[in-house]
Amino acid sequence: MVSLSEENYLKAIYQLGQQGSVAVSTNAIAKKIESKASSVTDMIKKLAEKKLANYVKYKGVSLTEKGRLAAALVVRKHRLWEVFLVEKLNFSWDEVHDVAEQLEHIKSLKLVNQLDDFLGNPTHDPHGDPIPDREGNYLPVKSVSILDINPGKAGVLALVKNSSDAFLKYLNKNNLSLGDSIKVLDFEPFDNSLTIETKSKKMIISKEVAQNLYLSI
Amino acid sequence: MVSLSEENYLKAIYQLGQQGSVAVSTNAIAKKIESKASSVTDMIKKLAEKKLANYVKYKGVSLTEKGRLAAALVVRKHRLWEVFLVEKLNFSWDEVHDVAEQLEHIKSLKLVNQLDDFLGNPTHDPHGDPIPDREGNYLPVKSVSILDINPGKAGVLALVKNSSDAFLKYLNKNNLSLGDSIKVLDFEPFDNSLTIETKSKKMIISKEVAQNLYLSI
DNA sequence: ATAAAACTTTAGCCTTGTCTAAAAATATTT
DNA sequence: AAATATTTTTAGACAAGGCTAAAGTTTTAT
Repeated sequence: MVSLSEENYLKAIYQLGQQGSVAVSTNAIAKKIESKASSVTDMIKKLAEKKLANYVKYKGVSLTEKGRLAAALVVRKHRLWEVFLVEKLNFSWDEVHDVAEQLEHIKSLKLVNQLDDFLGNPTHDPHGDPIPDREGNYLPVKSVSILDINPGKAGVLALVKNSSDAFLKYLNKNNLSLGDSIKVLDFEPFDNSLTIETKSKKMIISKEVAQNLYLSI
Repeated sequence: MVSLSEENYLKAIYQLGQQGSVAVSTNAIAKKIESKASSVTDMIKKLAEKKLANYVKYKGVSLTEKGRLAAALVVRKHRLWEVFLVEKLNFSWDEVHDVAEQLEHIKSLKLVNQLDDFLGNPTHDPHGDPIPDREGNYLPVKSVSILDINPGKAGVLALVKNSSDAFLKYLNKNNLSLGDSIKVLDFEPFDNSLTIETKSKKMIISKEVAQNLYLSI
């Protein structure tokens, strides 16, 4: 049985090392989970004892296959619930995160899989992140950072890397949603800002914003 | 902020004293929640400190208005989730309890109320129990125990008092569902058993079964 | 009206998960 | 290659919630 707290650590390790396959540092986990390094050390020892993680003192932690699967299930649940909240309960994409953070810990395989079917087996959540299947696998997202697109070219907004309230509200304010076509008009080397054209207007986006936008082309 | 554990105690007190208005004994709570009397004493002290309960040493505990509302919200969530599981995710009524027991603790008023709307504002859960509204109120169920029905009379199965797996599986096996018409044919004083006629057959039900069946007439 | 039984509370201990402060190990500079 | 800085671990404390055993209170039976 894996506890709520253990699930949160598994998810953090999974997301910091690409799907848990790369060793992750104690401090990185502490930062992600908003806890202290000493708490992280305690917990990863416990995960290692349970054969959910590989841990070498001072050298970081990675997930075992068992741990990777458990983490993928948590991510799967989180993203399916986000789809449910947006599609069925009329939440907007900036309201779903905190609730999904709770719902991801509900334990019932039947629930997850029935929910998946009920939603029509979606492949991506409302922020464009891929939803792992029952085996914990998903196709890699093949979108590219808007910073890597040559001026003059266009693409479709496929993924926002940052799901914070503040960022999503910024996108709402500027009438930008997943699936929108975006054309890159100009790149300004001085501050790495971009001039883009959206469905509603031309606008300048800062480096901080651009870093979080990924397009499929 | 009320914790998961506190919510479970509030719910128990709410359900043991009719909607929390009657004082409930320590032992009754311990039995209901499957814990020890000493743990209950600790917790009701805490609830009293938080102004969620009225507690007099050795005299039992009842809910304050604040506590009653908090408890009604937990019950509301539990029953709405049960409807969701049965109506939308194809769970059968004997599979919903454990999952609803987890889902009832998810904190988001928006979630509960949107779910309520999504389900079409149901008034009863899959076992016939009433669903409290946003203010924590519900109409009293006006069904009567099948033991109080005179032989020869019929009614519609409106409520099953026991939601245990074993009992619901018994009903499934005998093809009995909420909404079914049931006619009482005979009462046997020796063991308080009943002969009834259902949509599929005549059968004898024991006192233990009869005590849990309520009909609307 | 007591004695016995049943119930409730208290005291002290345990586990989980978190924290701070100090010690140990590793990385980075000079 | 030493000295310094950073990161990680250890040691010890704490809060929440639960338990057992013992003591105190109320109820029931004689």
